[in-house]
Parts: sequence; C-alpha cells; structure tokens
Amino acid sequence: MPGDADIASVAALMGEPARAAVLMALADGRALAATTLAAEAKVAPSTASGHLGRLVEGGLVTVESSGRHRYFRLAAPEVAAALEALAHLAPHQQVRSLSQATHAEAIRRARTCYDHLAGRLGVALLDGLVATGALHVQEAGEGSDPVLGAGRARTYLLTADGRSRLGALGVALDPPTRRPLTRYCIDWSEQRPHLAGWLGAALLTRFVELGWVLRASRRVVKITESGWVALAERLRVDVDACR
Amino acid sequence: MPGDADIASVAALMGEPARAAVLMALADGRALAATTLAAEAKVAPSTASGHLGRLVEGGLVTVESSGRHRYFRLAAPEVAAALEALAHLAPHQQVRSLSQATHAEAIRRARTCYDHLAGRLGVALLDGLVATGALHVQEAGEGSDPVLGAGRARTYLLTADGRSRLGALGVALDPPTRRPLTRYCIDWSEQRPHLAGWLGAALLTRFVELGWVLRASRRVVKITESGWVALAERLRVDVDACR
DNA sequence: CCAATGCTTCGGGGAGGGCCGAAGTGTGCC
DNA sequence: GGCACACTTCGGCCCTCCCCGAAGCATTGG
Repeated sequence: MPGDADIASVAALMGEPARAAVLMALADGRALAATTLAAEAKVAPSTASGHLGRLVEGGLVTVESSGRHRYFRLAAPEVAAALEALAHLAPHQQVRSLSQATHAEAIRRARTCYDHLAGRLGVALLDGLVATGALHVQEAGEGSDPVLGAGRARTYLLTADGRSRLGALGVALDPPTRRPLTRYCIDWSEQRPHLAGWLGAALLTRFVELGWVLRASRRVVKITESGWVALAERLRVDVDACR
Repeated sequence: MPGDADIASVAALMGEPARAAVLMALADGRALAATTLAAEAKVAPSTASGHLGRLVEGGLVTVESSGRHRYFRLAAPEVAAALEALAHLAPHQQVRSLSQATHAEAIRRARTCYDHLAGRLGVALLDGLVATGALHVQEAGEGSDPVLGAGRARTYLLTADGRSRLGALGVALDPPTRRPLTRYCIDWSEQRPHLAGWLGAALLTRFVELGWVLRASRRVVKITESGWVALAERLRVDVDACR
C-alpha cells in the first residue's frame, strides 16, 4: 500500500507534550538553542536533549552547531504546515474567556516573529511590497542565516525603486551586520510567506518609530489608526485583509 | 499563551499505529463499521473499540448508529487535511523503487474512493459537470447517508439538461435504493470535493463499460486514450489538469 | 591551564497505555 | 423465542518511554 504513509511515527513525535512545546516554539521559523528549548518545554536539559535527538532523527528538525551552542530549527516549511493543520484541530480552540478569544484573534492578525512582523499583516505587507515592485521575487535562490530561514528556495531582491521609496520613509536599508537584507518565513497561521531578514526587522523598527504600530505584549502588536491609513496609502498594504 | 494550541493531544491520538491505520482507512471520506476498522488496523475488536472511543472523544471521528452497526467517519475535512499534511512529512515518502513513485503519482491522478472516482480526475469531473450546468450547486443543504458524507453544507442537484446529457451517455440516473443521487467527498489529496453518491458510482460504472477507464488495481484506475478524449469532449473535463 | 558553560549519555524509577480474552448489552433474522 | 452478530466494558499482563540526576565530553574565557 504505497499510498499509506507512516503517519503514526511522525504524529507520535508531535504527540508528546514536551516535544510539541519545542516544535511550537520553533514554529515561527526561528533557530533556538537546546537550553532555551528545554526551558520552553519545562523539562530538564537532559530530557530536552533526548527529545531533540528524536526530532532530528525523525527529520522534523535540523541542527547546526555554532561554538558550544547547537541551534535547532524546523527542517522544512512542511513541518510548520503540519503543526498548523494540527493546531486547527486542537481541543476546539480552548477559548475559555472572551479576552482569550480576542487575544488569539489579535495574534493571528498582527504579531511579531522574532523581530519582524508576521500574521495577516506581515503577509499583506510582503504582498504589498512585491505588488508595487519594491521587491522582486527570484526563485531558486540559496542562503544561510543561523537564526532565520536557511536555504529557502526563493529570494526577494530590493529593487532600486523600492530602495528609494523605503529610504524616503526612513527605513534603514543597509544591514550593519552580515545578516541578509531579505529573507522570508512561512507564516504558521497564514501558511504564506512574510518578510524576515534585516529588512523585515528594519521595517518593524521604523513602523514603531513612526507610531504606526505599538508593541502591545511580548508577541502582539497593535496598529494605530494613522498606521492603518499610512500602511494602506504609502505601502499599498491590503489593510482590509488584515482587520 | 493562547496561540499555543494543544497540538500534543491531537497528535498523540494520531501517533499510535492502530489509530493511524483507522484514520487512514477513513481518510477518503468513507464511513466504516467498527469490525472493518479493527481488521484494517489488525487489532482485536475490543482494542479497536477502545481506540475508536478515544478518537470520537477527541473529536477526530464521528459515529452514527445504524441497526447493529456503528459507522465511523472523519469528523471534518480538516482532519483529512491534517492527515495529509502529516503524510507529506512521513519517512520521506519511502519511495524505494521507481514503480512505487509512479504508483503514488498514479493514485493521486486517478483512483477510486469506495465506488466512485477520486483524485485529480474525480475533482476535475465534478468541476466539469458543474461548469457545463449538468449539476447545480445549492449551498446549505442537509442530508444523511450512512455510508457517504452526511450533513454536508452543500448539495449538487442534477439539472434537466444534465439528466438528458448523461442519460444519452447511458449513465444510470435513477438509484434503485435510497442512496442519494448526489453527494460529495473532500478529496484527501486535492483538498477539493469530488462527486460521490449514486451518480458518482454510476458514472464510474458507465466509464468502465464504455472502455474509458480500466481498473488497474484495488484503488488505481487507468484512463484509456479514447477515455481522455471522450472525457474532455463529452463531459468537458479539464484533462490537462489531470495528466 | 583551570573554571564555567552547553550539551550529551547513562542508569534507574515510575506511570501511562496498548493488547488480548472473557463476559455483558443491544439488534436483527429465522 | 432463540440464535447469531456487532460492539462495548472489564481485568490483568506487559512493554514502552518519559522523567530526572549524576557523570562525561566539548568549547570558551580568564
């Protein structure tokens, strides 16, 4: 029966609370160290190490050594997609209070992923930049960044036009480090890419400076009234799709 | 952390070989009896009963009693989607031989689901019937069939035009039983609906009689050259999307 | 070179859960 | 009514595997 893939082994890997916590912590595309993940999953380092070994062996996670740290990352966007599909089924949203529901909705609308925008807003922002020609999409690129998305199959290039328009907005366009200017993550709630890399971070920073977005909590951001207007008019973000 | 859904509990349900086998058996949308599923999973009826109870309690599967049988079915298309996402990750496709790869592709192109066509061909067939006005889509219908798709939110009605065109083709349009004329399943590989119900079965039967499709194995069907031509010309099936 | 840090391997304790067969309940057929 | 069938519940066996702490390699920094 070639159609019957071995779902059970993969699902079993995800079906253990500590490992699920690890995977969820990695779901936004970050690469995190073993100790961090142990804390995230609330288990001893030795326990976490065992789980991480299994996840790597199972092909869900990849590891990259850097000095005395080992950084773990989801092995492929498909893993995030599977996590999202499962989250969609989970104990029907476990929404106990209205505030939790609003928060869950807010997090899907606009959140930060590491240091850049994600959620519907992050996706729409990238769409807008591409649609207006500020970014040019080039397929089959390669690259590697220890923290964000390595070896993805696509590259976003900042065009001359984009450079002038975003520069006029006051966005810092030249990375002071070796961090790639553009990069993308597959958004776990939208299953579509949003902009990461230095440019993703610089945009968020500038939006905060301009008062377009406010950091509401650790991950959630709030868009101000003037922010909605500015994002729509100056960056052609489809704000109706985000609200 | 309201964004962190309880993935682990759902994944654990899918992460046990016997339960995974049950879910895969149900993945094409069929409703199967407990004994059948026990055989499928190769466990004792009592064991299967326990697993099925957990799956129902976990909301992945629904149950419907009919006489002394109890028919189990996936609770929602989202469950099939999650299974598909997991299968996509499974021990990298375990494609050892070229023939296995070709077979996996063949099964996605055109297969049977219970007694009607599924896969890309099944989806394109339904699309063609709707596009040519042979079927009329009515939203928010209700219905119940112990074997295929109960209580779905949509109904396909056979129009007078469709009746005459399909009748001319020799398709048996009047179910001798109480089985509903039209019904649909969400296709697990395409995540779009294909035609089920009596009409779905009658079409497959007639296609075989006409020599348009051949049953190649238990689930795979092969479309003949004249079959491709006839499906495109007489039923307006978008065959290019299927090949 | 020695400490501190990050991570892994190892051993043992414990709980959870899968499996089956036997017995019980409900339904259909003769 | 009585037998056959479909399914569930119960009890007991056994095995997996999750957990931690202690000890063992690496790497970095003083």
